[in-house]
Amino acid sequence: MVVLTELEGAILSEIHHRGAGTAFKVRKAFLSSPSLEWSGSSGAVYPAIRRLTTEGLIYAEAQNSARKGSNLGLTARGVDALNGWICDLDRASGLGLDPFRLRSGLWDELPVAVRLKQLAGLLIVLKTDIANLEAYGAGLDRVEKRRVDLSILQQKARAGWVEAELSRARGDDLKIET
Amino acid sequence: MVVLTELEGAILSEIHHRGAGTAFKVRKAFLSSPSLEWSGSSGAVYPAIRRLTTEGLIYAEAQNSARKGSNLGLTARGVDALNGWICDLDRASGLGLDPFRLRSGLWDELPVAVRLKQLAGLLIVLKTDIANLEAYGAGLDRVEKRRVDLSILQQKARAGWVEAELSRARGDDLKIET
DNA sequence: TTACTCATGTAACAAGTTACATGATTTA
DNA sequence: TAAATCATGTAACTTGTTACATGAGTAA
Repeated sequence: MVVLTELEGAILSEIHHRGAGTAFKVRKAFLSSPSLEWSGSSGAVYPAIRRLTTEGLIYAEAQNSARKGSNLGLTARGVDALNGWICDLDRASGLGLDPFRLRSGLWDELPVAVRLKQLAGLLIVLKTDIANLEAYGAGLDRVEKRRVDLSILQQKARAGWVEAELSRARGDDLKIET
Repeated sequence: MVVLTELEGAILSEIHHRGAGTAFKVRKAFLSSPSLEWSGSSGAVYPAIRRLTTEGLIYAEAQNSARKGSNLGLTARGVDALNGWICDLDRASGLGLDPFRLRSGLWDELPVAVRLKQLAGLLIVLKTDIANLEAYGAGLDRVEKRRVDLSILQQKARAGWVEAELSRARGDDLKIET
């Protein structure tokens, strides 16, 4: 069975489930989506698509329209590989690289005044991000909508955590002042 | 100001906040922690520490004990860089690369029977993971404890989401059968 | 003395990033 | 016709991974 990287899985699903017909459209999806964490750089996408084509997971047929750019699609093997990737339980349940979690234990070590400022700033950024995600959510296809909804859920969970930390930190602050 | 990668920030915080005295101990922390998502490979850690030392963020003094291995510590510049990294709001609030979110929109596209099986399996894996994290949580220092607590929170949020999806999928299943 | 842990490192490889180059087609 | 968009790609670089090599100290 072919094992796909996260980027390769994302590319296959963009083609298969979200109708990206060309490498360029895959790139555009990455560039514009707040939930897809790749830069959409041509230096990543084109080599990956070439790789997938060489392995027989993607086929490319010339386009008949004026616009050049080959129409991409998944072969039967490609669909199998994609399904295997989608249903990989261990990968799916992995925590991933989370910059928030990585720092969460460290904010506690900051002096109370700095900590309060940091957490307050964080809360603002998170709430702005939630608002942006909610605005972006309108008029998306199911696949991306689902991902954005989860992103919102995640940011709200973080915001709740920060609020709890903030009231704790304010408690610490009082203890020091008195 | 020096800008640190996520790995470099994690290395500096292991040395400064969690008392990792040698590169080896930093590696061990990565190898054993379920919340630090690096392999702890020597091929990543040693070059990174050399980089940080060259930039004057880490100092290394020879150890006087029998055990060889230099004692690592942060210079004043190192502490500054670490604090800058910890307080980087944009980085902290970023969603990161989340394999669960990436797939969340795709499970919906699976045939109902497969979807039910997938989600049920996912729930089991998540609950096992939560149990493991809770067991691991005992007897940790504050920094790592905090990160593990957030991991548990995250996995519980996912489990809740999966349960909601499961009941929705079971509804779809009934509609098809009847 | 055998095996384990401490300790450091390199080499080959994989896969992403930015920056640059190129050229066709479409729209203002 | 100028600017924007569609479209594809390469080159230099960064940084991570696995696998391997080496050697010292410690415990069975």
